[in-house]
Amino acid sequence: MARRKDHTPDELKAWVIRSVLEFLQDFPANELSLRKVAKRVEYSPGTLINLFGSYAHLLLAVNASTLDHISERLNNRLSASQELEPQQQLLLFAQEYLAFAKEHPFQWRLIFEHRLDDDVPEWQQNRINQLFELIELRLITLRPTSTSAELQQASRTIWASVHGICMLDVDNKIFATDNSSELSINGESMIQSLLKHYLSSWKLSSNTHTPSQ
Amino acid sequence: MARRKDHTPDELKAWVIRSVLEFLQDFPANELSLRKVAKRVEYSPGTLINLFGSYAHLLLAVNASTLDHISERLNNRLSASQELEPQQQLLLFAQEYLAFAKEHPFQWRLIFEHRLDDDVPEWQQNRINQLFELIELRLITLRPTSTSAELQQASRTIWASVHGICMLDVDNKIFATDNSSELSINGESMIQSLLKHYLSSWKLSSNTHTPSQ
DNA sequence: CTATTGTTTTGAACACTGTTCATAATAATA
DNA sequence: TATTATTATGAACAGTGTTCAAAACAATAG
Repeated sequence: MARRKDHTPDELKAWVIRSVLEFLQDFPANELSLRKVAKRVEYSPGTLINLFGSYAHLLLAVNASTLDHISERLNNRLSASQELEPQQQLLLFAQEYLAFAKEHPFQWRLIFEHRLDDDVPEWQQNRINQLFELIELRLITLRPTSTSAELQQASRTIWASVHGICMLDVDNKIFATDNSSELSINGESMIQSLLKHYLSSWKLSSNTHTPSQ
Repeated sequence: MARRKDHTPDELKAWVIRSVLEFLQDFPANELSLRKVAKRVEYSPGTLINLFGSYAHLLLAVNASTLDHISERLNNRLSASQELEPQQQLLLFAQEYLAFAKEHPFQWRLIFEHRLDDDVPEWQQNRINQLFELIELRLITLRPTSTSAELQQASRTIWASVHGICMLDVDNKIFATDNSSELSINGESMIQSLLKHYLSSWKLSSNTHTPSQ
């Protein structure tokens, strides 16, 4: 059977990804399957494998789309607040990331739960590196004397920490959040705490020695 | 068939868990299956389901065992260095956690990748709460005036951040670690950076207002 | 010591999974 | 219109977790 006239290959790819993202809005990824995706878009499982190579690569394409959405939101948030001070921008940056994670928890989780056997493709690596650059750009105005290695060190540390906080907040089941009483410690306040204390010390510290080794 | 005389139910449970942990020493959890476990311990799949309830609960029992191992290592590390200052102890604490994650990456990952549909059992929650208490105990000597809410806030923030750093270090594929050149930013240095800057600011900050809300 | 009761283990069966591939159906070209 | 490419399909395959009637053993009663 040749191409059904309703979709070109690229249209079908986009339509598949959109369908999966819609599913992940309500259900976790482990409840999805290649055959369910095929049913949703009314194509056969084999067709989707021809398109993406495998189910794993289909999910990878979904993750790429998610990363694009995240990147778009972060850029919009930042460009809409360029008059603010750098530490305020970094706070908005992290808060926007957390907001996306909480609005689309299953999409967000899939990015980190789904690993391929082979290495991550470079086009995906580039998407992630772009996010780091946005952080380093604010860090360098926060402390202009810092070296490139120090900027990388700080941006990675901050981002890994923010990411960990988001994980804790998205599934408040792993760690104990509401164990006893009082005010629940939400991700928002943890991000505030992290950036406030880390940055206030980092921007003042002199670079007497290289961070690692 | 009644009980084969080689193992009692509890012995079999322990033997199964040990076998899975051995597997996870070399291979990721997604390459394991109930049937493979059954083959390894030379029992039938149905027997293991009778024992644990389901394959998901079997993996949960494995995670409980892993958490015990982590807890044991952390307690040993801390009790062997009670003469040190609290921030030094927190550093050792985080470093030991990272060390375990890097020595047993597949065991460590399984704890957070494997989620049940229903809530986390309280006996697992208790294990995690114990780890938090160890942190809060050091934080309170670091800043005796801090309230219970502040301690919880700080311990959660620190631990979530440390956890995020470990994730980044265990699979250096997700984020870009060795993207360009120079000294690679390892988890050890990130943990040092995090604790140094966060704690140096936190222990000085006065509690003028409650952390959240 | 045999017969009965109770418990533990099993393997076949079920509904599912991702993947392969010969075949069939359509589109583009000669 | 006939031929060549391309594209979609569904059956088949090996794998998955789970169920459950039947079988095999242990413990007890007569």
